[in-house]
Amino acid sequence: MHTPGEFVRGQVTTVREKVDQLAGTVAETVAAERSKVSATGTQVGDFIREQRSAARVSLRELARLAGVSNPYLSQVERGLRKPSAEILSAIAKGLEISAETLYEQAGILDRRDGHPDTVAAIRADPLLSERHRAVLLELYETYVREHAARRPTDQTPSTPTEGPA
Amino acid sequence: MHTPGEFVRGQVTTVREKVDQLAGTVAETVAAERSKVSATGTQVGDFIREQRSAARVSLRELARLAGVSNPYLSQVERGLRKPSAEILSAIAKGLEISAETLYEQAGILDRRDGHPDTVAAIRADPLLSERHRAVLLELYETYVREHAARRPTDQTPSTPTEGPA
DNA sequence: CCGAGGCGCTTGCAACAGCTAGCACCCGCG
DNA sequence: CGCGGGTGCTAGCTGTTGCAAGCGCCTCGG
Repeated sequence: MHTPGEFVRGQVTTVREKVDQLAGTVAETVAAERSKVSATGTQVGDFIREQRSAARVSLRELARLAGVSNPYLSQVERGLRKPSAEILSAIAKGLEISAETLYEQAGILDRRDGHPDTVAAIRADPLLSERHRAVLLELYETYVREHAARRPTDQTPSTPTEGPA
Repeated sequence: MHTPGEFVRGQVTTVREKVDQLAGTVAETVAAERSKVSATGTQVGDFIREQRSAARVSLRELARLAGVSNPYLSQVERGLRKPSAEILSAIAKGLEISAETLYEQAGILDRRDGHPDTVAAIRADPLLSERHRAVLLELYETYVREHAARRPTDQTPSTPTEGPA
């Protein structure tokens, strides 16, 4: 719906904006929750494009893989369109990533860990032996610590906790 | 931090003290909640309605809690409309169930599609430097290949995806 | 007896998701 | 130079989402 948080992020600049009139107090709080949620997912398109170029796949190719049209995928990547969950799922399949990852990026799934889900992904990966899993986790932790030490001002990117209203 | 159950209960009980204790089917409905029927073909609407009546919340009340209109929720529950992920998420919040559960019911989240998002997670992880990212990906690929070689019964997964060459 | 107010549902409408067709730009090849 | 083919983006359309009004039903309370 017309969440106020969307234009707060300002990236989209759609031609029209609309002021919501909320009746009930309960509805207000809920709407606030929702706006926060959708604000988190401002950059799904960026994430998709990132993943796509990282995988060296052309826009048209991914569109075909995901079963969507190329123009639409283009618009999705640039944030002009807000893809439905189905489309998101299809895109995730095309990118060979889990739908959950995309949903988290889209802000419609709360992150279950403070950690980026790399750890969860490694833990859940059935293609790894226990030993290898352990090695990867260990290595990952080391890298993260190193990175954090290098940039102590870095904050966790999830839950920006912005309060527009 | 997340809205606890007392919120909904409070709302419900304050508005509706006169909610008569119906004949003891309550325990059964609660049990139904726990069972969480795993039929994938189940309509989301049915599931939502199930959960709603189990929580003894009226359609309008849930609509208010979820921040959607009551007619729309009605149509969703009867399967006439296919709610978007945002709405689904909002409804899940209103029902105090996890969004994942609803997504599964909606068929837009495959039951734990395991491995593929490890690569994406590593690629997307903001806590890694590019070099470390490359190392992890390389190592992961190696491990996966090794694992696959050890178990030839496994049908070839989509390992050759990224090919950082 | 009848208005107030709860319930769920049906009806029309605004907005948007997503597609098909076509554009502009860049390459390699004859 | 011209042409086929690659990239991504713009324009116009259709179907659906999601909402505001309004209906019929039932229960209170005056």
